[in-house]
Amino acid sequence: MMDKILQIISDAPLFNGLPEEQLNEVRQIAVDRFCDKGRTIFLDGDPCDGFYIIADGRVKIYKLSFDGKEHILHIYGPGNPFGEVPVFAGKKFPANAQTLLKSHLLFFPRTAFIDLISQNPSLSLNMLAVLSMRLRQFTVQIENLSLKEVPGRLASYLLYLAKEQGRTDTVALTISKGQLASLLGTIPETLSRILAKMNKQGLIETSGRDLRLLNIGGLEDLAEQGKL
Amino acid sequence: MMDKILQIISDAPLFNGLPEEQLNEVRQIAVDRFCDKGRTIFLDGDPCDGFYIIADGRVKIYKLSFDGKEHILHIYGPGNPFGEVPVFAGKKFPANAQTLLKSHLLFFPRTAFIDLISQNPSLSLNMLAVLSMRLRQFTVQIENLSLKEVPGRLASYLLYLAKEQGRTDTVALTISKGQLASLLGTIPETLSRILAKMNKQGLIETSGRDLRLLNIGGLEDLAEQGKL
DNA sequence: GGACCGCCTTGACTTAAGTCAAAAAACCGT
DNA sequence: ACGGTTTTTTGACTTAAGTCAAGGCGGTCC
Repeated sequence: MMDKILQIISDAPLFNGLPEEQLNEVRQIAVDRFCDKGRTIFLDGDPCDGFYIIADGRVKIYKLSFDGKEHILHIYGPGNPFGEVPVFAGKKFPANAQTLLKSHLLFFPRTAFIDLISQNPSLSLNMLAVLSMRLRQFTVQIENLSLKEVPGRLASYLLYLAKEQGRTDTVALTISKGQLASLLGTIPETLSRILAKMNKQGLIETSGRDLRLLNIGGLEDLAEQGKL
Repeated sequence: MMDKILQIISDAPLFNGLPEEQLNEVRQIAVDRFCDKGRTIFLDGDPCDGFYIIADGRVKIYKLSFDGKEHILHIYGPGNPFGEVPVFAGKKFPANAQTLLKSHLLFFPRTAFIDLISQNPSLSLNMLAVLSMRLRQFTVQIENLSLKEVPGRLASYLLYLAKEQGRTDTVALTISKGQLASLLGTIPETLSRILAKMNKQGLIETSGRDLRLLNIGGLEDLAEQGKL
C-alpha cells in the first residue's frame, strides 16, 4: 500500500538522501492542505507556525508596495519548499504567498520540524543548502535589478527558461506576461514594448506564450551587458 | 591566560549559546587572517573552501556590472560572518568581498566546519538562523529596489541607521556618500541631489557625514510610500 | 601657506521606464 | 459561436534617474 504523501516527501530535494526511517518521521509531522487557485496562503508579517512544500500546483511569493504594486520574488512548483525563513529567524513571514493554480501543499509545523532537524544532521545540511541556494538566487536578482535594464533582465530570464526546459530554440512561458513583468521588476506595458522591440531586432519571435529564440548569442550579450 | 580568538568566537552571534566545550572545538579550526584596507578577500565566482567571521574591521560584499559599476549588497562589521553560502551550496562565492578598513578575520575551513555542524544541532540551528536573517534582509532590499524610488530607500536607510545607533535625532554615516549611493542602488550625483532636496524640504540637515533628522514622521512616510 | 588629491556637489542634457487611456487580442463559460 | 471578461498591445505624455562635464570643498603632505 503506497502512501502518496510519503512519495512526495521522498522526491523533494529537501529530503534528498535521507534514510527511509527518517523519511517516515518527516511524514509523521506533515499535514495535507488543498488550495484553490488564487488562494492566499499567508501574508507579509503574519506569524508563522510552520512552512510548506508544494506537492502539486504553483505558488507565487511576492511583496506589495504601499500603493498596491506587486513584485514577484519567486514562483515555486512541485517539490519546492517555501515559507521556511521565519521557522529559523524572526517568526513572521517576510512576504506574501498565493496559489497560481489549484494546489496541494504539505505543511510542516515549526516545533516538530525543528526537533527533527536537531536530531538529524543530514536534514539540517539539506536545509542549509536550500537556504544557501535561495541566497544565491537573491544576489542574482539584486544584481539584475540594480545593474541591468529591463531588456537585460528579460534576456536573462529567457535564457534561464530555455535551460530549465532543456531547449535552445524555443521556450514556453509558464506564467502570464503580466506576471512575468512583475517578476522582472517592471510593468506589463514596458515588457510588451520590449518584446516588440526584440522582435523587430530579430532576437526573438513571439506567438502568445511561445517564444522562438532566434539569436542566442545576441541574447547572451544583452543578458550580460544589461543594455541594448 | 585568555585567548583573544576564543573571546571573539564566544561573542559572535553565530556561536551564541554554545557550551564552552563546543566553543573550544570551533576555536580549534579557526584560522587568523589580517588584511589591510582595500584588500580583496574573494571575487565573485572564486571557488570557496571556507567562510569568514570579522573579528575587527569592516568588509563590503558587492556585485559588479559588466561595465564596472558596483552595487554593494552588505557592509559587515565585527561579529558578522560572510561567505557562508558556498559552504552549503554551489561551491563558488556569489559576490565579491573587500575590506573597507584594516581588518582582522577568522577563517573557518569548509569541511572541518561541516563536521562540527553535523555533530552539533545548536550550531546548525544558529547557522540556519543566520542564513534566514540574510534572506529576510534580501527581501527588504529587493522590495526597496523595485518598489521604492531612491528618496524612499534613503529614508529607510537613515531610519535604520538611527535605530542601529540608538538615536532619534542624529545619525553619523559610517561609510562615504559614494558608497552609500552604491548601497542604495544609485550613483553619487543622484544621492547628492536627493540629500539637497531633503534639506530644502526640512526633512534633514546635513553637515558632512553627520545628519540631523528633523522630521522623523516625514521620513517614515517617505520610507513607506517610497515616493516624495 | 599653498598645491594637490579625492570626494562631493551642481548644472545641462539624455534616456529608460512609468502613467494614463484606449484599442485589440486572447480566453472562458454557457 | 457568442458575449463578456481578462490580458496584451499601442500611443502620447511625464518623470525619475543616469550621463557628462565642470566646479567646489576639505583634507593633507611638503
